[in-house]
Amino acid sequence: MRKPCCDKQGTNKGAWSKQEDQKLIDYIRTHGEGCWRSLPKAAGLHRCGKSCRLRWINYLRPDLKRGSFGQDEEDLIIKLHALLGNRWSLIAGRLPGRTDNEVKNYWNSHIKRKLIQMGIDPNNHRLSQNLPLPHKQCGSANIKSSESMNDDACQPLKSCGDNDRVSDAASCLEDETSAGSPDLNLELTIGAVATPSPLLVEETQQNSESKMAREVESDPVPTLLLFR
DNA sequence: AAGAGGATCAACCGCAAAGGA
DNA sequence: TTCCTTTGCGGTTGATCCTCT
Repeated sequence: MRKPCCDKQGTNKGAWSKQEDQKLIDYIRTHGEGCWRSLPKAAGLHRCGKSCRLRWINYLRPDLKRGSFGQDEEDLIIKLHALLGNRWSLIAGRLPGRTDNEVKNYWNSHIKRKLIQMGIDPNNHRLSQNLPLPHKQCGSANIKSSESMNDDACQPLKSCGDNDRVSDAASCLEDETSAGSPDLNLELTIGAVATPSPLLVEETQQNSESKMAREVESDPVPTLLLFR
């Protein structure tokens, strides 16, 4: 029953002008991030706080990398997506200078299509039955039925239960690998982590999610076997 | 050269979590 | 404990750009 935050009269929508960008940059440089609700008024912007936050995070932040994704970044996204599903903010958190929106767009426009062309279901990272198999080595066993291509199967490892919990997804992965159905070699083994990057130290929830993310990033070989 | 269709990306919307009163 | 406000996230949309015919 909550009102939309942006339904106020006189609130701008759509593309940002250079003046608006500059106002937002100037304000955040002076006052720092935070309190997005009151920021627009304080900065003299006719935008809702939500819009300001999004603009800053996705476009104006000085530490953004921008430009096209590298092969190592792409591989990392695929690995992390296999682990985390569509949790773009978590995935983006492992890619310095990248935003969740950027990662999400790149996944939907590039990686997804690439995987499909390779005969891999991008939703669950399994080989698709109704697509040509790219390599014999991948088609060993346990190709899911055509049901897996339904829209319902829109999360990785969904059949294992609550897909909104990373730990569950992780346990699913363990279950699957231990069950001996390595459709896709993601090199996601559970093992001792040598030296996790400071970047990866989560302030909260030291659960399997961050544990496995460290695993992924500490992987000395950035490329999936799949893409070798 | 121009139009159609596809691809890309910035931005919006709705929901849920987090945190404070 | 409950309610309310704020923030953050993921899905989706729409405008613009690009490529093909």
